Amino acid sequence: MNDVGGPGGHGLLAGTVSYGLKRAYRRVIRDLEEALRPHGFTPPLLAALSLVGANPGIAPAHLAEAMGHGRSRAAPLLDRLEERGLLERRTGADRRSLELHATPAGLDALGRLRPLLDAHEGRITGGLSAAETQALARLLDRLAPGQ
Amino acid sequence: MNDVGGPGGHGLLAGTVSYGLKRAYRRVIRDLEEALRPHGFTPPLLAALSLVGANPGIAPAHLAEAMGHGRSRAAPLLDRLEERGLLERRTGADRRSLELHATPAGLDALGRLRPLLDAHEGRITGGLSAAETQALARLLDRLAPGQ
DNA sequence: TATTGTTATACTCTATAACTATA
DNA sequence: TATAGTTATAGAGTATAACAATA
Repeated sequence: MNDVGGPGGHGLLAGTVSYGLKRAYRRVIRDLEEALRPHGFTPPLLAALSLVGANPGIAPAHLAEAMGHGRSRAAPLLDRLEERGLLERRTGADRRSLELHATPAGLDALGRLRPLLDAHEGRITGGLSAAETQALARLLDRLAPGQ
Repeated sequence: MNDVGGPGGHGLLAGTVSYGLKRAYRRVIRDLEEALRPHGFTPPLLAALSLVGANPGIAPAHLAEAMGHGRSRAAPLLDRLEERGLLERRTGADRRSLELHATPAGLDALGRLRPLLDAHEGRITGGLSAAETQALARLLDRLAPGQ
């Protein structure tokens, strides 16, 4: 029983959920980046547009919170989406806050990306049965609930 | 059946393994960063030292490969570990390549960090039973096998 | 005084290419 | 010429703090 794990292993980190998550995430994020690149999207850009599409009128601060980061991260993402005509910032009743809306072009982009995301998900879960995939999705959701 | 998902949801990304992985990973990496910060470690620094500890004599290129990135990422990590006396670079028979070894101080640091990592893993998997945790670890390993 | 959005800043992670020294 | 390690560079993601406008 070696403190740092056997030769050839990953030492302290071997076999942990934490490290398994890290390695699986790296594989996923790279596959998704490659799939989105030809379409001019990055994973955060897609996540932002998808969230706005599903939550019309959402405020930037709420969007940032749903994406799991601070307010200041939203602005440059929204700039890029608005420049491309995929999203609008509208001023609401409280003139401090904004209401975000996907434009028809934005909704159209989401529709066109959908099969691409299905294919991505298929590559990720290709080694698992449907039951295993569902079990994994549920376990992951319990690891990072709410939000 | 809405193309972008129902109101309040995450749109295209809702319920996918890919997105669940992203959110779970973010929770994990932040918890680990906070746990390691008081001890002067970051997750990549710990992963590198742990790998060298478990694989004495490993070369930087092999270490980088095991960590899932390119050769050039190893050097600054090794610099920081060597400066702190946790690791040594020794020249091998082929004088182009190096053999990496954890120093006694490095092995000691790994030993001291172990309970901290166990606590981290416990926080991550706290909501799961032992059987669920093991099932999750196995499913994750099948998502990013080998390496 | 508190809140919203934004800007500025800095740091880390990451990828690519170029450089050196060895083989 | 090929390989190993390093350096330089650039870009993306992230966090914090500070700012202007509004409440």
